[in-house]
Amino acid sequence: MQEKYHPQEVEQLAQQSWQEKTVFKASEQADKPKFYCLSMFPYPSGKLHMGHVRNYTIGDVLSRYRRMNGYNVLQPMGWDAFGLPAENAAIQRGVPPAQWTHDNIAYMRGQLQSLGFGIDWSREVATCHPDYYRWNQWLFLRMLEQGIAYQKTQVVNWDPVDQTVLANEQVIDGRGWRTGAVIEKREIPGYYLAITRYADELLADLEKLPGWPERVRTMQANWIGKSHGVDIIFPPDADSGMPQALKVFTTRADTLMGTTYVAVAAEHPVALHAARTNQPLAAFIETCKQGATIEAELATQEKAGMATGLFVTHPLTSERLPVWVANYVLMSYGEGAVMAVPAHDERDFDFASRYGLPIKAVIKPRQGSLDLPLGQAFTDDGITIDSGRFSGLESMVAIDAVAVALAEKGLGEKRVRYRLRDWGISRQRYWGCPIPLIYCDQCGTVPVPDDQLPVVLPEDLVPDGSGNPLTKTAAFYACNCPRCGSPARRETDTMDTFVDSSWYFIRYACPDQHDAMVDQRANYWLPVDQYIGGIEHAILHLLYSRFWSKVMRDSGLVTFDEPFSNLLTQGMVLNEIFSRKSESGRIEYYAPAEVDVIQNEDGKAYVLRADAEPVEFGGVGTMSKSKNNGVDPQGIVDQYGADTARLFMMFASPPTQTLEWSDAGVEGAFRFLKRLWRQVYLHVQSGGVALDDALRQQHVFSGELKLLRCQLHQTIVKVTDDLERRHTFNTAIATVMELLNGLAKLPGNDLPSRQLAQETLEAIVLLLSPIVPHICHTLWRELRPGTELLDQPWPQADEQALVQDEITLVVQVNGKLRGRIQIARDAEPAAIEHAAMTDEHVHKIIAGQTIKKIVVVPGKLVNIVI
RNA sequence: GCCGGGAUGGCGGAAUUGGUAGACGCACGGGACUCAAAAUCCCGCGAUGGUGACAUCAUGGGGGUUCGAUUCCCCCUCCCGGCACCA
Repeated sequence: MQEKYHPQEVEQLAQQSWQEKTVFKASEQADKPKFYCLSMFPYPSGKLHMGHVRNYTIGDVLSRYRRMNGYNVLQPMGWDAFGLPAENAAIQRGVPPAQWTHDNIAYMRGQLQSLGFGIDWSREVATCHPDYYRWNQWLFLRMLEQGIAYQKTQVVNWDPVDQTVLANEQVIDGRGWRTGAVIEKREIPGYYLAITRYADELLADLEKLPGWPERVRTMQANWIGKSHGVDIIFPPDADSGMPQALKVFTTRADTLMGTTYVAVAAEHPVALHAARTNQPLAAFIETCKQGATIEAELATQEKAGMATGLFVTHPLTSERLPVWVANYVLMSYGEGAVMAVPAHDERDFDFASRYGLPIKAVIKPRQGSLDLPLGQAFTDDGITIDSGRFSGLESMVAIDAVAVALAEKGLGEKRVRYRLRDWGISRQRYWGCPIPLIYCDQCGTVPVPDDQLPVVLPEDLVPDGSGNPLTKTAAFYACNCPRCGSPARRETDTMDTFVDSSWYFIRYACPDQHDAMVDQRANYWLPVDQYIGGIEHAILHLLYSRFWSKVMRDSGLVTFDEPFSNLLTQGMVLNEIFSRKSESGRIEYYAPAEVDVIQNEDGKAYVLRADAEPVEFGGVGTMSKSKNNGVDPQGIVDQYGADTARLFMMFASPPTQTLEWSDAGVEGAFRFLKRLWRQVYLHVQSGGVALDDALRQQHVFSGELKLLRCQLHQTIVKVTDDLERRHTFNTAIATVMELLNGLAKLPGNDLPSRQLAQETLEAIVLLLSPIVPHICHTLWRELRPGTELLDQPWPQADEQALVQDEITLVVQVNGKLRGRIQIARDAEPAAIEHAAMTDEHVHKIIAGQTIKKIVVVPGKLVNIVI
């Protein structure tokens, strides 16, 4: 055995050994329980960043742990290979997105392999391969047949200069990121998937997911946003020229009598109708069309509106109510119109205050009364007031009473609505999966027949920033109608990349199946036993995947209801963000490693090292390609090895916690591995002890040895719990560090000591092996020549070693720590109290005081209250 | 704005079910080894007061429940994630 730890050598040998034995190639086996451990596949952005290392190390630790516990483990990997960054790279470098993507995949695959993850590479999937995306197309056509896929208009960001649709990310402060032009909202046709058909099941089945974090289930439930309310019809006031009734949805029908106006979205037909004869209103609606489509922006923009001059009548009182256009009303929720009750809704209150609209209070708190006039909206429920025959009712009762009254007049009914909207999947972009449709002048929209799938995306186009190059490529779009044979045009929109990522984990079960989307192997491996990925995917990706799986189930392709049984949401790895606005108005991002901090008269400032010019500090945020703040792990791997990189990442914090990047501590992780190596080296040099189970039981250790052996077996219990239940790898590592520290202090070199050292080192190597597999692979061969670590089971604690005769109890006086007592494990409460009171230090404090109460917590503490 | 989460020494974090606040590690200081440096090993390390034993304070801020609160409840501040075309 070498005296020094050389990670590169150790890692190369270990990886070679695993590869030769194809130990991570998974197959369906009936004799073992299966464990499908899935990490979210990466976007091939160029190189790995620390978030990837964190994600995939967690997955590998759990995979290797399960493997040692006798599971048939599948850990696959693939590439979320379609998307916007490839097009941006293409624009910048003039290289086709396909080439850039394939190069990145090759490089990143090498990086993943060098980190020693136990991945079954034979199942690798890339979503940009026709073998994969043909099944997106195939299932889309099935959804079209079932009416789950359908066409309607969608609102997009339109850059009037580049004449192109922009992603939300490409709109900065309401302007196009390349042109600086003010962005307009534009309505164009697109395809939708009716996820709302599954809203109830998606909500209800969250109950079937106890292995998901509570917060993710809460977020999904809130996103689906099931609410019980009342649809209310406000009949038109014909005299004002109002062309139609307005339907609104409200969860607060108890406030109906406080309605003082009705507000509609700028895109609402009534708004457009009024604008035809109202020039200022038309202009206002035009300004509403500017700015981004992002909900966050709509919700924070200053409230603005304009009266249409039209009126509706109150459905119960027949009072005339003005109809306003308001920018805070969303066309995408409900009917695009709301009844405004300024007294009891914050947004309505702000709006009414700004435009001098009446505020009428109709709810008071159950205790006390309202201070009128209201300084702010009273949004709680309570008791109705000033509401005619509905006055004096509990909110809940009032809602029912109002609903009944409306129903009698045919002007309303109870209704359940969802916040969830159908999933728009059309993208006016090149680097994505083509939507398999053909437009024919004679036959209309014609699905591409199954035997003509896949519609293959040409891989040699280079986008130039002015829209989707497919629309300019006749070789792609020109075709003949499959029905009538006349010349026709192919759909040039591609699918949202969330489609690609909604079922890749099912394809891993059978990536070599060329005749079907999936086969029976999917029902062997799925559902995923452990899914690991960033918390940023808590809603969209996970909800779309759940929906897509249910559609596949209902199409008879798979048998499971939910795709992911257990979910571990990794915290984000954050890093500083630095940027600078170029002369053209484009924002350039700079890597934090290229930025220096300087002190000037205003305090801290940041400059780019290359040109010493200032850059703007944009706070901290997720490591990403677009913010150019990712940290490549390669530097650490090259200098210290993969095991140090893995150990450091796992030791830095619990996996679910957000982590601000710092490499302080990498050195410490490396130092620990060197100490471990040295301890094994010294032990083996002094003559290792072959330890069989019989020998292990023979020695009755005493004194220090007994304590250390107790610590050893406590460590096994704790590490097992930390890995399996708690997923707190940082505390598992800390506990093993303590054990190694304890072992290092063991002075003797007699046989019992050497035996205990052997037992301890073997256990440490096994316990750490999921986290730092390479060094453990080598150390195991030294400790147990002729055997392989990967054949070893997970260590089991010896119950007898855990038993201690005496325990330490803490003694508090009035909740403050005042002493400690050593006492027999099974001492009676009276004996414990006596020992506590007679403790020298405690006695001094309680002498002469009246004792009010003594609290004894068995095994933990005694609290004397004086 | 709405939904979800977070805040503990100089730093990352620990305290698992309301029971010893600061495990483990980093940084730092001191010492040993060395011609010297690196590496390694040993010791110290929340703040204040005290020679010391020890005492008091301290888990983002304010209040509450409890024998006892980092942990539970209420209010507030700041930070992070998501908000449907970044992935």
